[in-house]
Amino acid sequence: MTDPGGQSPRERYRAQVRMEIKQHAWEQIAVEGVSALSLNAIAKQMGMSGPALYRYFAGRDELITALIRDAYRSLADTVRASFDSGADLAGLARVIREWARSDPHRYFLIYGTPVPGYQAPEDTTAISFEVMAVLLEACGAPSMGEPATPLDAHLENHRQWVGGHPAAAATLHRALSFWTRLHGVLSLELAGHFTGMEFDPGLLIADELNALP
Amino acid sequence: MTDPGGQSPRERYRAQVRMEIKQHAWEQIAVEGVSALSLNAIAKQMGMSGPALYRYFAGRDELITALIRDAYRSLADTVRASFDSGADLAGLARVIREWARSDPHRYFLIYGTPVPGYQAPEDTTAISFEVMAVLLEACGAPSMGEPATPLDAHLENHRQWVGGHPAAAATLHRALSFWTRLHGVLSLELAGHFTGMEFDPGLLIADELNALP
DNA sequence: TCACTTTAGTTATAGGCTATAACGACACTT
DNA sequence: AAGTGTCGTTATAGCCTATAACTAAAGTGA
Repeated sequence: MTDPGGQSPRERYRAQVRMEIKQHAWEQIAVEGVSALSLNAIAKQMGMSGPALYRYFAGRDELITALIRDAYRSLADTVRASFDSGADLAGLARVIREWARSDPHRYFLIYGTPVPGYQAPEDTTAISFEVMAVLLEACGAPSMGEPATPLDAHLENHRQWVGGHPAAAATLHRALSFWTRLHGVLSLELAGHFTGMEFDPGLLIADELNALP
Repeated sequence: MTDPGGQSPRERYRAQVRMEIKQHAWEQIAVEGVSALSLNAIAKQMGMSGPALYRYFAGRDELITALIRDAYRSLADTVRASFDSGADLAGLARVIREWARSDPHRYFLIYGTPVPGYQAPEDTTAISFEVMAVLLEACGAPSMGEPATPLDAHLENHRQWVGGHPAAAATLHRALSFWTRLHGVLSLELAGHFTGMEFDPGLLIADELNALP
């Protein structure tokens, strides 16, 4: 161990190449989607031949997993930064929507069709909880009271929810509604299910969030 | 033209084999998802060798397109039948959710991550309008009045919306909210994004639809 | 009935992909 | 300077989609 910080020149180079591979992967995904992601094509773009990439990623699945992790990380950081800058729920929705529209395939990598065999690793679920934690903070109960619906009563029993995050049932409910309503409109918008019916999804989102419980 | 009805024994056989191919395709999709769908594997299962399938489908894409069409058809029929049997919005939501949960990959084939190059053919969009038409009927304005939000005002200008379906802005708004809220919860549920946080998505859907505009 | 045409299947082949194995060449260590 | 580990290579196996060329059978019409 010449390097106590875990940053030997070798490791530095390794990390650099991994980054570069992911870079090309993202470009490929942005154009053709994740299903068309090809290790071979990436290798060719980088001027090296096929199997070399297996020194850096155990296989296609591991590369995709890394991309998913980065996507989660990017979303969590974006949401956190926006909230810390004083954004309210409407502001968060706007930021998330822009994040998604700037690279729809990245959004679908997280919230799109799940891969059958795929099991999300521990840390990515942890990152997704980061997002939820921000939502819970942003949903800090403005309308507190006793459980109004069966769901509220149900949620009272699940307060340990987000990694022990203590939140009132009403706050949980509010955060859930925010998340699912935004995703409902956004995913359909990104998938092109609104094309033909000419209306502005942004207005629908605004209404949906205005009517939050 | 020996057969005026377009049902020569040859065509009958053709249709039969096409059905059988799609049958195997569905089984394969239900297990491994659409990304793992393999013409070769289907051919092997049917006891014939690879390229034979190209007599029946021009390629993988055309097969998938046919599957998407059938999925839309199934959803539209299910929704229509349920509504005609007297179901209200809550009932429709229940039926749609059951339809989706009975075969999640079929749901994602319609509402999941879009294939980059894929352009939905005319008739599938027509079928999706069938679904929307039922929703509009089911949303028949219980709370009528003048436009309350910018979206309502916006929708007033787009009444020609669903193939000339004349609907009040409030009805459109209601149908949109129903659709996007249901999809928001349902797609996240099917994708497994609620696992870990133990709560019943059905209760959330109920609340979301109770609070419809 | 017999030739003609259409169709359904076959095998062969090209070219793509993931992934592993075996091997050469360099760099880093001691 | 010798040893060791790492990065890259080529070769190969085994999938896949898709096309081409061919065979056999079924339908078609005089």
